[in-house]
Amino acid sequence: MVKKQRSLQRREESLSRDSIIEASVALLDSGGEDGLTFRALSERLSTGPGAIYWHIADKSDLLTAACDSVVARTIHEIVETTPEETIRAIAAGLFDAISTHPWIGSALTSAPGASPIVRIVESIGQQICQLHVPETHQWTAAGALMAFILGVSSQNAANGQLARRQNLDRTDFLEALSTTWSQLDPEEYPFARSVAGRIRDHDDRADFLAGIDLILMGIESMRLRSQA
Amino acid sequence: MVKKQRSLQRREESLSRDSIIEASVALLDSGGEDGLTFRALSERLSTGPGAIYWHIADKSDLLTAACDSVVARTIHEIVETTPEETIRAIAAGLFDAISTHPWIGSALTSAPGASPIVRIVESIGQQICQLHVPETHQWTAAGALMAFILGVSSQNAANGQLARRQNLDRTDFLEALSTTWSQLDPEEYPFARSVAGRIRDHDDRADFLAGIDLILMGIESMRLRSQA
DNA sequence: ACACTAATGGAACGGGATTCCATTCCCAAG
DNA sequence: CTTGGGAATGGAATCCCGTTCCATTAGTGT
Repeated sequence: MVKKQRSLQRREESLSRDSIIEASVALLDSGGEDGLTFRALSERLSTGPGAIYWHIADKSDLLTAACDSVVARTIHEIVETTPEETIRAIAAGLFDAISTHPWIGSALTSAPGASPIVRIVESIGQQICQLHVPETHQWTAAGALMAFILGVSSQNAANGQLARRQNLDRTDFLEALSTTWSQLDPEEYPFARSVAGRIRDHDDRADFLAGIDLILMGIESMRLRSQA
Repeated sequence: MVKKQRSLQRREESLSRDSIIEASVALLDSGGEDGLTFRALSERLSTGPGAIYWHIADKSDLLTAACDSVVARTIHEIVETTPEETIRAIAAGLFDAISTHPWIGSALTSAPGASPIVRIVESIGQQICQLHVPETHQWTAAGALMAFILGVSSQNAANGQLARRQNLDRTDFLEALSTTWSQLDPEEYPFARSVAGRIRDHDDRADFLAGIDLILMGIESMRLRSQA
């Protein structure tokens, strides 16, 4: 089943792992997670499902690979400046990538420790090092940042998909959510009611970056504390 | 399709939404996300799939309901002390609940704005209020905490499931991950290599709670800053 | 030219969610 | 006590998915 190394292409327009992944990303982007099926894929590549299995282990392999190709591209585009700024750029880049390709969110959570995750840990970790976080706390800091970035971005992407399923745009969706929350039982849900209004016209991306700053502040005070 | 209100039970051992949800939770707990199928469910309830659809809209409805029942129970068990301590308790409670019922993680991300999420936002938000966070920042703080809690817990649960699929216990799994990371290219992945050792015997739960403290510290400095 | 293997592609299988519908059950009106 | 009708049931049937199987093809070293 493992593909042997081969220096020469066999047919001109042959199937290849890369071309399959490229087509998968296109299908995922246009049709969401359900858009990627081996039937749709084989039709798009004008071949049969069997041929695809020669190059790919199974669907989860395919999903991880598609994910990795997008994550790699995203991280590669980051330009490095100060550590804090670079972390913000990584965060924003991933947030935007997951907004554009909502399927990445769920793909990442079902591929722990795999290639895309390592890329992300690495790019964040390098900045953490430059922030002079003591070695014993580096993993905590990097892990917290990564979890937060993936958690919020995925949640945000899921929101967008839910809205799309109901044929609403973002504004209408938030409007509906805000209305629902404001009609909750005041006894049981005072907080949800009180923030309902703010939900309506908040900016997810800005909130997300505010959260990143919150964590960066926390890392800073942790660093100061451990130096003392 | 909507079930009309009925004050009287029709048959003694009849199907009910609650009994279906209870059975679903049992199936999910014993067999993971794939354990819940309408076939298995109808067999366990000794009925047909059609009967279930009378009480439940579709599978996502079922999953959200199962999720809600566990989340509600978890949050109900929290005993309120100081705001910080209560937030830690909520966080730990959800972390543990998601560890025990790994399927909750993915169920939550695919049900944004729905009942279980509202419960969580509410319980966290009430504590945020008591921390005297200015109203304009309450949503940022509560949202960041929730995203972090769900993000890390889900990731952790996903790790556990991956390990289980490979028939490894947690230690062996971390061992394998650590080894893989330590063999990465030193040029490209210096950070992942350097933390590989620490991964081996780290405590996910402790790291998680450390991350919560990180965010709480951040919230504190935000509060101080906005007061000045 | 031959044989051998990498690669292909389409048919078939098992199992999932969901729908459909004939049937059963219970209450309430006559 | 009968009976009409809606609530509820359960099993068969549908449609689509991932995956496997296998006969066939296309290049390549001999």
